[in-house]
Amino acid sequence: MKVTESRREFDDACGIAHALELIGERWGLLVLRELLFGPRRFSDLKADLPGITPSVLTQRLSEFEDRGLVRKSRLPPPASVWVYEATEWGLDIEAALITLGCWALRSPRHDSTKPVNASSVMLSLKANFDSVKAQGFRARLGFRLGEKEFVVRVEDGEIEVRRGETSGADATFTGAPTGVVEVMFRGAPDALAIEGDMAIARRFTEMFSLPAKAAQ
Amino acid sequence: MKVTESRREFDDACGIAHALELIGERWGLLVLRELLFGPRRFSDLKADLPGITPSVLTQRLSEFEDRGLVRKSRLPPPASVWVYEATEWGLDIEAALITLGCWALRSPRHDSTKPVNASSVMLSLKANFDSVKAQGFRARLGFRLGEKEFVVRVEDGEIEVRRGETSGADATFTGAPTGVVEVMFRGAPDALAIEGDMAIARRFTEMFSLPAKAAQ
DNA sequence: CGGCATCCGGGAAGATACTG
DNA sequence: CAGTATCTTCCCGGATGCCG
Repeated sequence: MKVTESRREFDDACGIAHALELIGERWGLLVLRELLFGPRRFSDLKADLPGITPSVLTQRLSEFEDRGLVRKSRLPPPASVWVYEATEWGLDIEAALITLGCWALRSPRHDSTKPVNASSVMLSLKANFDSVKAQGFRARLGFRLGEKEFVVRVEDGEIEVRRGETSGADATFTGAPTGVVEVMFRGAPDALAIEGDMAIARRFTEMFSLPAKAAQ
Repeated sequence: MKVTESRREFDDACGIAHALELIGERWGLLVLRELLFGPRRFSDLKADLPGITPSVLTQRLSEFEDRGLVRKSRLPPPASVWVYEATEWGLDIEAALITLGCWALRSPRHDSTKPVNASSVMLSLKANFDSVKAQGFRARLGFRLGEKEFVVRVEDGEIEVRRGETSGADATFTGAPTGVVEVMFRGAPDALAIEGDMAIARRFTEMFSLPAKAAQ
C-alpha cells in the first residue's frame, strides 16, 4: 500500500534535511532500533514500543517500506507469518543511532528511572564496546532478558549482536535489561545470573568502557 | 518564557528516545545545523531555513533554550542585538548530524537538485575531511558564499569552521554553495573563484574524500 | 524592521473499538 | 495476530498584527 508523503519535504539538498524526511516522523527511529537485531513481527514491535498505536506503527512500517529502509516478508512454513526486516541500508543507520543516543544521554533531563528496553541495552553494548580490550578474545555470549533472547559474538575485536537462541553460547547472562547495564557498565556482577564458562563471562564484562561524562 | 512540553514523552530510558524528545520536533535539527558555526540572529535563521514560519522558529528556539541546547544572549553595544548560540553540549550534536547526513545521502530518493544551504556545505567539509591528507598543512581559508562568510582553519590534521570575516585568510574561495561541492568533492576547480595563495588553495581542495557509495 | 504573539485551518498522532 | 476504522486531540504551517 502506498502511503502519501506524510510531511511536506524540506526544500534542502542537505543530507540532514533528507534524513528528517526519511526517519523524522514520530516513533520512526525507535521502530528502526527494534529492527536492528533481526526481523520482527508487527505484534512484537507493538509490544516493545509501549505507547505506539497500531495505526502509527502501520504507517511507519509502510513508509519505511516505500523508502527502502524496511522489507516485509513471510517466513517459510510452518511459521508462515509476516515479519518486518531492515534492509542493508536501513541497518546502516545504526552508527547514527549510537552517536545520537550517546549524545542525548549527556542531557541533564535524561530520566534513567524510565523502563529500559532490551534492544536499547543490546545497542549500548555495541556503543561502548572497547575493541582494544577484546583483542585475542573469541566467544559467543547468550543474553536472556525476559522473553527476549540475544546472541553476542565477539571475534577479532569485533562485536556482533542479533536476536536468537542462546543455546550453544559459551556463557549465558539471564536477568532484566537493567541488569546488563549494571554488570557491564557499573561493575556489579550480581545483577545478572551467569551460566556456562565463568572465565569467559567475567572477561566479557570487562570489555566495555563508558565515555567520560563531558565537562559541559 | 516557558514552553509547555510539546509532545508527550516516550516512556523509555534509551538515549535514542531521549534524543527524540530533545531534537525530534520538526525543523529542530536544521535549526541546530544553522547554529553550528556561530551565533545567529532570529532573522538570519529565518532567512536560512526557507519554509520555516516565525512561530515555529520561536518555538524551537525557546524549547532548545529550556533544554540547555541553545543560549540567547545580547551582543555588546553598539550591535546590541539578540543572538542565539548553541551551548557546548548543543554543539556536540555535530557528530551525530554528520553521521546521519552521510547515511541519508545514500538514499535513492535523495534529490540533489534542491537548493544547497551554506551551512550544509560547510558541514560537509568537516564530514569529508581527510586528516591524513592534511598532515603538515596549516592554513586559514576564507569562503564567501553569497552574503555569508566562513573561515576554515586547518592545523595538525584538524579542521575548524566558523562564521567570520574572510580577511586575513591565506586564500579565499568565492561563489555559490554548490561550487564548494564541485571544487572539493568533484575536482572541478573552476566552480569557485580563488584569490590569494594558489598553492595553498589547491592543496586544500585535495583534502577531501567522499565515502564510496555503498553497494546497497 | 526585527522579534515575536495570536488566531485559524489542515493534518498527523493518540485512544479506542472493531474485524478478517 | 495483524492490522482497520473512527473519533479526538494537538502540532504545524500560514497569515496577520503588535510592539519596541
